[in-house]
Amino acid sequence: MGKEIGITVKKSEDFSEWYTQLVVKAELADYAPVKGLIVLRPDGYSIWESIKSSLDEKLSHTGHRNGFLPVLIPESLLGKEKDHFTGFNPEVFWVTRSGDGELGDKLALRPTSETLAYTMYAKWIRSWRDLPLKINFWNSALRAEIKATKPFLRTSEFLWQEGHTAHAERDEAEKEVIDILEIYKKTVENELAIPVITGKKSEKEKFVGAVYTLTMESLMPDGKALQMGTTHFLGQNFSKPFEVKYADKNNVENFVWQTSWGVSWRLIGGMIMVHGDDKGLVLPPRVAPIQVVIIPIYRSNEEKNMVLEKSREIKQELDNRKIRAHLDDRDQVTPGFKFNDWEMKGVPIRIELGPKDLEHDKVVFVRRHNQLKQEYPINIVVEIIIKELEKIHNDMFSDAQKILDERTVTLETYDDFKSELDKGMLIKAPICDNPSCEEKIKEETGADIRVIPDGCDDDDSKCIYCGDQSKIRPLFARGY
RNA sequence: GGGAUUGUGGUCUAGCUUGGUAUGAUUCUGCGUUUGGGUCGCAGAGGUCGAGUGUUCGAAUCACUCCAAUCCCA
Repeated sequence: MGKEIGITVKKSEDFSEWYTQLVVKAELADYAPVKGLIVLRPDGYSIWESIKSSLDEKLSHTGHRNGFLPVLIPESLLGKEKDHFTGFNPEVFWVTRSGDGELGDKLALRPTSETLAYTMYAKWIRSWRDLPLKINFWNSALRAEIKATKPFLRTSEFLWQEGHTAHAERDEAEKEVIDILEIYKKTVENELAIPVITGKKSEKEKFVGAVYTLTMESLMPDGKALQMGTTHFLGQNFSKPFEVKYADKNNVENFVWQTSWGVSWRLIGGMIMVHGDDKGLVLPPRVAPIQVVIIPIYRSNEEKNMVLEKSREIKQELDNRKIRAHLDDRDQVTPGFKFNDWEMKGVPIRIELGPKDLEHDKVVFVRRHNQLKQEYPINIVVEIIIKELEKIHNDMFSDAQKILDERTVTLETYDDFKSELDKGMLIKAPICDNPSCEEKIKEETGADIRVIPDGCDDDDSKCIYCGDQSKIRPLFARGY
């Protein structure tokens, strides 16, 4: 009976199917009529808006401003930086017609906006006084994903922000990619309660066209790593072909030093996977569209009036304290239905209020993340809620941190590497500086270097693959 | 990139082998009943059977092409 309304598979048994069901049944997103595209529904969009406003606030403190770029990029521009073009070309959507006519220069639906942004930057930057130029763009990007699409993780169009900065000094640009990565880390930890590991990408995995890429990675419950955000030090790789130049104080022309960086709605996918359970979503309180749901319980009309009146009072008080509260006064479904419904949607706190509670001036208080059920006096419930929302966030984060720590192993042999990998572990293992070792490992196991954390130099060990003297001890995993 | 599976009212589904005008549940609307972990009754609404082409007197059913989705492996 009614089982098919909820999630029909267990997270531990069929992770992939579980994930897809959560996204659709909790009404975060739904499939669009075109392959690889999804529609973001209000609850999903609300979470994205929370992430956006948190990031916007931090970026405004660091002097970044928002702008907007068009979605079409002429082929001639996209091709100006060769590696960049070669890297992206296989997944670019092209516009070749307008109405009945063929277009002369075909147009790309932006897979990323470096080429377009820097064409504009070349016009806007003349003097050292114009630097640094730090603009962030909230938009969508399109990359043709033919196979293995998955909502939020791999779709042909995705929401993201891309920051593009230009600096007079190399050092300043290199500091920028570190600072932004720290802002990303704070956002993911403080809003989504997901612990991340930061560091560098390997040569093989860096952004095409960058000098190097910094990344933050998180481990998902199925043992795959999810790249949660990246910042790229572009050096002068783009400023030269795009002629982004400025006159310094001595009136000498120089190419600018550039960075670009982005996070996408993948963060939402990560949040679903890390925190969700067999009953549905579990939303971190700070991004939950509804933080508290009030379920009134009654039999007679008289009880209904009393319970609803008190419920509205509590709701009003929560509104006044800027807590996102919802009173579920639907009459056509029972409380039991509502419990299941809101649990599937991941609302962090549920308050039950019925005649028995009114009699004793109490409410029943249930936390979504650990199912803990308690009673509290009505007159202090708002204070409790405010405290608990904080605590729930911290609990969710430390639970996730604990799991990440437990599932990180350090080891020395390739056999161990393979067996631990199959257990879904994140592996710290030594490797030499021959790029073919990483290639081979990827070919044979599906895992690659996810992140090279600061201070992981290690020239005392043997490369896990070839046995030569190691150089570093980075983190390996299979990736999304 | 390779493989497997699937598509029938909003949702889940029977029917397909053996071609004859689509079954049940749920949802939705109305009325009543009920409400502390997925209430119940009565009445009503809702389907170009993913799309196209072919075979046929006749196609959800057979054949081919396309579209979309899911899972597994690289």
